[in-house]
This record gives sequence, C-alpha cells and structure tokens, in this order.
Amino acid sequence: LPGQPILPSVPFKPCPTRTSLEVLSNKWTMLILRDIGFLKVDRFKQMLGVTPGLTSRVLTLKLRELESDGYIRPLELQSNPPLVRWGLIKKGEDALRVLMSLIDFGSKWYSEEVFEDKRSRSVMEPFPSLPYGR
Amino acid sequence: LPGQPILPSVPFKPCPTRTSLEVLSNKWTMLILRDIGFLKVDRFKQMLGVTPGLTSRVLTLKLRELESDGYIRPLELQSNPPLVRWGLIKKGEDALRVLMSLIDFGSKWYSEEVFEDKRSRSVMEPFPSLPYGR
DNA sequence: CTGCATCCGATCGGATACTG
DNA sequence: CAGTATCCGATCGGATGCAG
Repeated sequence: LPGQPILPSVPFKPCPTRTSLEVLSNKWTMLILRDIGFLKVDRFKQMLGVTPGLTSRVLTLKLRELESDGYIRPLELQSNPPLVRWGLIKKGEDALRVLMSLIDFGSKWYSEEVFEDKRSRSVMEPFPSLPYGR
Repeated sequence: LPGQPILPSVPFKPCPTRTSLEVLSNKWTMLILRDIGFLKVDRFKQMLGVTPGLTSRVLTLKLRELESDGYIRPLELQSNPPLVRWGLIKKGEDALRVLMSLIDFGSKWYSEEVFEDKRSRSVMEPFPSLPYGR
C-alpha cells in the first residue's frame, strides 16, 4: 500500500480503533466472546474448561465488564444451585467480526502453533459454514 | 447466532485468536500500524504527533517488537542526522484487515466519541476507496 | 455451580532527562 | 531527528481459599 495516505472522508475525533481497543484489546475478552459466540460454551465452569489459563477471578471480572458494556447478557435459569447462561447481544455479535479477522490472521501467520499440520490457511477453510464477508 | 456450536472443520491446537492477540492486543500496536499503513506517517516524531499519549519510550519498544516479529521494516535513509522511515511488510499489511474490522466496529458502536455528528456508520463510508471485504 | 475476597509478583507504560 | 536510560506508580492477572 505505498503512496497516498488513506484518510477517512468523514473525520473522526479519536480514531475508532482506540475506542474499540479499550475493551477488546484485553487478553481474555475475545476468547470469552469466542466461547459464547462460536463454541456455544455459555456456562462459567465450561468457559474455564475450554480456555486454558483463565481463572475464575479474571473470568468474573471480564464477564462483569462485558455485561456492563453491553456485549453480553446473563440468563439466570435457577438460583439454587445457581445456573447461569451467558448470551451475546447485538454489540457482542458484531464483535465476532473482529474475532473472525483475528482468527483469519492467526490462521495465516501462526499456523505452526495453531494447526497440527502446520499449514497456513484462510478462515473460510476452518469455518466453511460461517457467513463471512459483507 | 443461537443453536449449534460453530466449530472449525480443521482442528487447531490453541485458538489462533490467542496467538494473534499476543502481539496485536497491545494498547499501541494497532495504532502504530495505522500510522504507517493508513496515515502514511512513517517517521518517529510524526508518529508521536498523530498518536496522542504515545511516548517515545513506548514507541521505541513497540517498533522493535513489530520489527522482530516481522510486521514492519526500517529504511535507514541517512544517519547524521538520522532519518528513518518505517514500512509495512506482508504480515503488517495483513494485520490491516484486523485494524479495519476494529475501525468498523468502533465506527458503529462508539460513534458518540468518534464522530462529530455522533452518527453511527460502517467503514465503507469513512473509507470508500478501500478494498475491503474478500 | 457461580462466583467473590485477599494477596502479591510481574508487567505495562507514563514522566522526565539525556545522547549521537 | 531518532531514539535510550532511569525511575516508579498503576494495573493486570495468577494463586489460593471461601461463600451462597
């Protein structure tokens, strides 16, 4: 992409990248959205199970943050013993597009760590069923 | 997206999201790639100028990291006084897709902070000239 | 099961001053 | 101009244990 600056035709005050990153750049946030949105793992303990390294303290903090920022919503199913499912709301679903671009990027550039056959590929291959693109 | 889990047809060991985030989730990294890739601001001092809050110490650290991870490349033009331009290489250009998705997301969900007219919009509007999508 | 409380080391990154 | 060096407070997040 050499040459002219690529400038927005509509000027923004702070770059929207900055605002988006404030919430999405967290170490665990995207993985939690992945659990709920893609893996359909929407229960506290299950999330801990499928996300190695994540601890209950951090998961709690991030769920609260995602909730208060309007990404997810809790469904309290029963309270004794507690049974909660977490669901994406609109903003959270939109964030999955960012997630897809991360998966795409990672699949291409970190295939050695990611795939067992170490072959680089595009997301369309791992997720052929997904409505991707616009 | 209710219903079935959306699973990859090709299993990955760690989720590629995780590997991508290790480098891209940094507070400043994406903004530096934006400076070079979109704004065509490729000089040290200029980057500090267009990226409020960024300090020279952190910029140095991140440039070194992006360089050793294969996102950018320095062009030493002269050494006294020093004159350096930073350019994206392939991996860095690919990372712009992630950046676009962040801009897209931010333009939609943080329009109050981002646009002066506070109207939400898609990236296609601010960047009509960009080859976006696949 | 779904969390919360406490503790604490590691890291991040802002402020400031300095160098070739 | 393009960085380095030093300092240090704030935050992040891992470990562990406990609660409803």
